[in-house]
Amino acid sequence: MSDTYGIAELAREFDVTTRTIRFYEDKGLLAPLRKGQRRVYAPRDRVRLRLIMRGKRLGFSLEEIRELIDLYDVDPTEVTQLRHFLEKIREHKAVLTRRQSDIHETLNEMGRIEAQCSSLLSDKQKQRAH
Amino acid sequence: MSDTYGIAELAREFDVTTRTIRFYEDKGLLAPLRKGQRRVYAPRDRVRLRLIMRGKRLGFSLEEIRELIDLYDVDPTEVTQLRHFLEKIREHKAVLTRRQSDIHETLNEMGRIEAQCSSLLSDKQKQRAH
DNA sequence: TTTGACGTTTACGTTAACGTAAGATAACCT
DNA sequence: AGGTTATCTTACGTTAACGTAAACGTCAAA
Repeated sequence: MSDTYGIAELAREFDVTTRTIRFYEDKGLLAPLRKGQRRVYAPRDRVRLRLIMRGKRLGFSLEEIRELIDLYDVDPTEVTQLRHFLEKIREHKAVLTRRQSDIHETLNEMGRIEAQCSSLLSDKQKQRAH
Repeated sequence: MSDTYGIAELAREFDVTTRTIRFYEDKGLLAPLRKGQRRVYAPRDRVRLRLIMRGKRLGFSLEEIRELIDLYDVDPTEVTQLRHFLEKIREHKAVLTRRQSDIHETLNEMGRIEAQCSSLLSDKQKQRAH
């Protein structure tokens, strides 16, 4: 009932190895509780792992991902932190926006090429019909 | 007038080192002509380099980028190649579409956090006004 | 003619992100 | 008690994507 997960359980869910999960902890991306020697993961850790995976799909390095994740845990009383934080977030937003237009361009080109190619293919098939 | 570039010229334009450009050649991503021993880059090579950089921003590996670039040079007479090619393109499109929604999600979250954070900051500043 | 500015090959070094293996511990099953 | 299974720590290995350095070639300007 305590709503926790073992390391293998998380590994299965996110399709990574336990080594990977421990590695992320080593790099400061996760900090599960311990029950004796064993790691015990709370829902919060699971959310973090989900964010890590998304960050990886976006092509960020683990270091960058750590930065991103830490943005979710900023102390809202420290003004200096808040400023720094806003700056960071704007940087990341800029990168992502850039990446977004890269994707648009690429998808457009691919669409064109795909159309061109499949029309070529159907031509060939009409020829074979004779 | 021959519309060609030296390696350093390209390196400056794309903000990479010459080592990097030679490395890409080594990996089969570029194949410039030679004038004696010297590499001579044509506009086509420049386009390829641009595609490489975009691929990198999208978080693809050089191997994947090579696959992507090769899609632009497929022989339109080989039916088997065309099929294989269509498959590849659809794979890549799927990945990019996935990535696109990842970016959307992330940008949304960041927008929320940013708003929240900057309203906090302006509160603080009103307080200091007293 | 020598001195740069630019280019070449060859090869060892480095960092990130894990893989893999060894050996110890601890809980659970039979 | 003995065996299986899951977990732990420690540590060396591996791959991608370059960095860095040595040692050499070449061509035009001073």
